[in-house]
Amino acid sequence: MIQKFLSLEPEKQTRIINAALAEFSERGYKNASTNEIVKRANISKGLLFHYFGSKKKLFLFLYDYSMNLFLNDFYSKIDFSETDLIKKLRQAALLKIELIQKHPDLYNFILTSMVDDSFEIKPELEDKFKAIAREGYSRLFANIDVSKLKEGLDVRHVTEIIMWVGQGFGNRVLEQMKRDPDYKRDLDIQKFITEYDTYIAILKNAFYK
Amino acid sequence: MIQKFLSLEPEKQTRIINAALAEFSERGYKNASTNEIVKRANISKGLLFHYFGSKKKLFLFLYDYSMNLFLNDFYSKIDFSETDLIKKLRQAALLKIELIQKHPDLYNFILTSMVDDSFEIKPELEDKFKAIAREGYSRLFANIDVSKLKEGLDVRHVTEIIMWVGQGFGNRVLEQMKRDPDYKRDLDIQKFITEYDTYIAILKNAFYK
Amino acid sequence: MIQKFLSLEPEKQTRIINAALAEFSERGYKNASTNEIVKRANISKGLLFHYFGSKKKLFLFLYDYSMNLFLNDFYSKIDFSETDLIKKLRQAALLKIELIQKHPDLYNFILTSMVDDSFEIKPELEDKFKAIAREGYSRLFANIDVSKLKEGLDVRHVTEIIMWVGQGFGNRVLEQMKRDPDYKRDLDIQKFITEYDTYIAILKNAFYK
Amino acid sequence: MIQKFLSLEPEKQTRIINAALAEFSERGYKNASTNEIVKRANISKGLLFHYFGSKKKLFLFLYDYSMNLFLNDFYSKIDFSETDLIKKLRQAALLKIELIQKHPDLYNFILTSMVDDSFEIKPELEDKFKAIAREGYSRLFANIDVSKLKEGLDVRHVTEIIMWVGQGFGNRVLEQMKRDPDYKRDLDIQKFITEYDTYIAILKNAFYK
DNA sequence: GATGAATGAGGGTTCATTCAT
DNA sequence: AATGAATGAACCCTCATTCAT
Repeated sequence: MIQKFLSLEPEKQTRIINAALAEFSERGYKNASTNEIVKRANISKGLLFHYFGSKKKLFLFLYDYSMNLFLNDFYSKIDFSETDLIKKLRQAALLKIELIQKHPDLYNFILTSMVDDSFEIKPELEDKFKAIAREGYSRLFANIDVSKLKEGLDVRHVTEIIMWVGQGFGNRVLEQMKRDPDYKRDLDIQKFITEYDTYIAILKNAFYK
Repeated sequence: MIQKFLSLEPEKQTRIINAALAEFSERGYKNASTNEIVKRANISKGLLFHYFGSKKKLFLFLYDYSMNLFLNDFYSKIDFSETDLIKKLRQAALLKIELIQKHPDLYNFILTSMVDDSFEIKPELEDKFKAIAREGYSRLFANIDVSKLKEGLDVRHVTEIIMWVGQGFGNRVLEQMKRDPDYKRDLDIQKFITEYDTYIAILKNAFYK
Repeated sequence: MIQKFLSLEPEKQTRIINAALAEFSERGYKNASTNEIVKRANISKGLLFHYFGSKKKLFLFLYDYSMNLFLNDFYSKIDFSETDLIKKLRQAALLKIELIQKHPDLYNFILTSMVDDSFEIKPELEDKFKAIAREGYSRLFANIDVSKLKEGLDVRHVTEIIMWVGQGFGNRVLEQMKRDPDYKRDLDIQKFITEYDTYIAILKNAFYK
Repeated sequence: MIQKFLSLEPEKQTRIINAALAEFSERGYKNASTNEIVKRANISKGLLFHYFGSKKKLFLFLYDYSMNLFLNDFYSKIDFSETDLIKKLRQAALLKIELIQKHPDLYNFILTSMVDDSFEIKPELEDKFKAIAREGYSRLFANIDVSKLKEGLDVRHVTEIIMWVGQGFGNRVLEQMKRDPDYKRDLDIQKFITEYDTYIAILKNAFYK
């Protein structure tokens, strides 16, 4: 069924995908309206179901699509040769931000889908992305130069800590954006990076020889 | 209107609150069905609206109720006299876990409500809890013994990092629980604390003199 | 059941009657809320049904009550000895207006009840008031001095015409009041009578010798 | 939205219109049930709202529809060239009766809607029909031959009186019909006209030279 | 392939009425 | 007598999904 969709003229595919992505991320799974999607995509009601079968399957397709696109973009741009752990994590964090800015609807959709409990992602899909992530991680951290870390530090623990700090900092920024629309508009990416680097510096000091 | 509810026999109150809490946290605001709530609570449809007026007001009441209960419990048990930053944060983290285990539905509900975009919590309520949290924080960190930190470390940054690590660790555990119900059942709180303490030890080493 | 109501302290009776009268005339039968009535009357929900059994029976009681009161007032004040047809009809029309001004809620209620099709007045009640009206009419027109009419005029026809003109004029005024609240406030009863008398003069000229 | 409805097969349109017209006029706006309407029209619940959006819009559409149909029919059949006031009013009255007999549900609906306080017709619609009526009236009475009236009679007053008599007579007949279904079935239109003409004769005698 | 009219289960909400106290 | 908590049928409306064209 989705084969049919994929052999559509690309412009129409894009129109439909963007319409659905936007609607789902703006209103959540349950609240999103297939009526609204077809209106945004300028196609008929029947066609949507002709291609995707159900709202749920459409959502699942979008999840697959978004994750693939996001992860591919990510792993094609990351510099696997970097051996410094902190530099690599910093690079990953900044790349993530770059991708969010490049595909905001797509990212919002992924966020929404992780959060919407009205809905369970198909295990197969989850497994697929778990596998991609696992494989990506191992490649990412394969060639880390452990000798830079202070004695006795486990690299896994250190990695987790740095990532959690990155996430915590990111969430704080996102919350500020949510609360204060002005903040979002004026968000100076450079200022953001500078602040992030403060934390990085602290961690470097703490964990590096 | 809610006064009527509050002067009900406690058992019935509990039944209704639990039913609603469970339904909302399982299915999200929009998806939650008042039909299902009354069925779970074993009361008539009309009664729910007799007490709460609308689904929205019910949700708002639950939010208020849950937050109050959770925060009160938290702040009544925390040891404000502790001056060691890491000990205090560890204590807070463990207390939080204890509370989650004690009121799991309540915690799930709060999580859901923070995430559910189909619904905007009344700003007044949010402000109220923001105020409680802010005041709690300042009391919590009022008497920290800064002299234990290595020179040049900003206490705010250090606090944030430790909290983010706690959150990151907590999320990892919650995800495991979500993915694997067995894990949840067998969750050995002591094992959990031990693992958490590994991270705490690393951070202590990193930040303390 | 209504016996119980009638042996209530008069003040409470009045409170209930007025509350119900007002609610029904303001919002129509279906739209009227028993909740609102008990609130206005400051009695409990159960009591209303204790006395009247159902919303419908309450309405029926009010119909009976209002009609009785209105007709009694009317027939007690009309001058049956007047023999001039036009004077008698003019007197009746003005008396009606006086009563409307005296018991506006009551009159509104009667109007509402004649118009509300969501509801059928019990035939017994209708018959009762038909009988009263018929008997009143025959007394009213018993001693008319027919000799004043031009030759060949049937008194019944003339009476009907004059009454219809009165009604038509009245309706026109009511419509203006409905459309323009200012008109209602500024309504000068004397001006109203003067205009009415214009029509009366025309009819007198037309029908009297 | 209503465009969709208007491009439906006429038979279905009629079925829906008649069902709604009947339900509204039988039970009033508030009491009328959309459930009942769809049952009568033999369509699904959703379809009604697909076409009309809401009960209120459906009602408004019917009001517009009925008024247009009624007024168009009326003004297309009336003989504007008639210069005799009484003949013209008689013609109008009989035409009105003819139309009521032709579209009874439609007429009942209009009556109901004028009377139903649970609902305020959109001012725009009211204005529209006021304008039509006003323009119709002025055309209707433009070429009246005033010279036939007795000296000193104001044509406006005379017109009003004749119309009010027509209305009064009409109401009396309608009431008889309501009270006694047999009367309605046996209603001999010719007998009716004859009786009406009695009043017309009296008025002619009274007002014409 | 493409359309959009048509469906009907389910949603939140109201309210006259009942009944234990 | 008096209360008001409790009921549940009926209300209007939404929306994913189907299907004849």
